[in-house]
Amino acid sequence: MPFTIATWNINSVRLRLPLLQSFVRRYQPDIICLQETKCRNDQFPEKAIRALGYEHIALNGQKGYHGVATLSRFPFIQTSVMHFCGKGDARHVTVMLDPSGNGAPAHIHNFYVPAGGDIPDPDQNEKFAHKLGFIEELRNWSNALNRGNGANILVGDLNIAPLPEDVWSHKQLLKVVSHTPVETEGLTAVLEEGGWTDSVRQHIPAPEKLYTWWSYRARDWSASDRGRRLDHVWIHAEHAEKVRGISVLREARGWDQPSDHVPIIATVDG
DNA sequence: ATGTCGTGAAGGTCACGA
Repeated sequence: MPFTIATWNINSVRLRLPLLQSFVRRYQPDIICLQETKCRNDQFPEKAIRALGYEHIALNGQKGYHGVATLSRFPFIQTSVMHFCGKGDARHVTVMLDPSGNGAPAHIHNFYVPAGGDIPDPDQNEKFAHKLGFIEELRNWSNALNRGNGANILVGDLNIAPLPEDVWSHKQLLKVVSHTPVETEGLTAVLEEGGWTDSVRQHIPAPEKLYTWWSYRARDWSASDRGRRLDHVWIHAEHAEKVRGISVLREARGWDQPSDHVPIIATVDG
C-alpha cells in the first residue's frame, strides 16, 4: 500500500496548530516532517497532534529557534537525533518505520539546514560558515550511510535552491545566500556522491520554475512570485521509482497567517 | 530588496533570527 509523507517548514508549530489541523483534514498525510517548530519538546502540542491521528511523535526541539518533529500514523521502530557542527542546535531527527510490514523498514531523515545569514562570505559571516560546515558534515554522513534493505528518504528545509529554475532569477540571486555557487555545488555534491535522487525534480523537471518559499516581505507574494525552492524530498536512486507522486502545495502560501514555506507531499510505494 | 514575520525578555517595545 502506498503511503504519503509531507515535509513542511511550519514556522512555529504552536502558532500554526490550527493551520496544521486544517492541512491534515484536507490532505491526510501518513507522516509529517516539520521544521522550525520553535519550541522545547515539553511545549510541543503532542495531545492535539495525537488527536489528529498521529500517535507516534519524534521530537528534537529547543527554545525559540529551529526545531524539527516527525509525526506518524505508523509506529517507530527506532528514532535518533544527530548534532552537527559541534552545536546543540535542533536540526535533525531520523525515524525508522515499516509502513507495509514487509520487513524492509524505511528511514526518514528530517533536516533543517542553517539559513546562513545575509553575507555569503564565511570569513565575514559566522552563520554562513556554519551553513557550509553543516553541508560538509551532511555530505560525510550521507556518504557513510548504511543503506540496508529499505528506502532512505531525506526531507526538509535544506535552505538551498540548487537549480537555476529553483529561483525567480538565477542571475540576480547568484550572490544571495541560498543560491550562491558554493552552496548549490555543495548540496549537489551531497546529492550525487550519496546516490540520491531529487524526487521533486524527477516529477516536476526543470526548466519548469518551482518554488516552496516566498518571502513575507513581498507586497503580493503571488503576483511578484519571487520564490525559491528551499524544501526537498530525496530518495536513494535504487528506490527512486517508489516515489509515485509529488505535490507542492503552492496554495498554502495564501492561507490565513501562513508559513513562508509550503508543504510538499510525496506518495511512496510501501 | 530591507518591505514581514515569530520568539523571548522585558515591561507596554525591542533585539535577534529568518
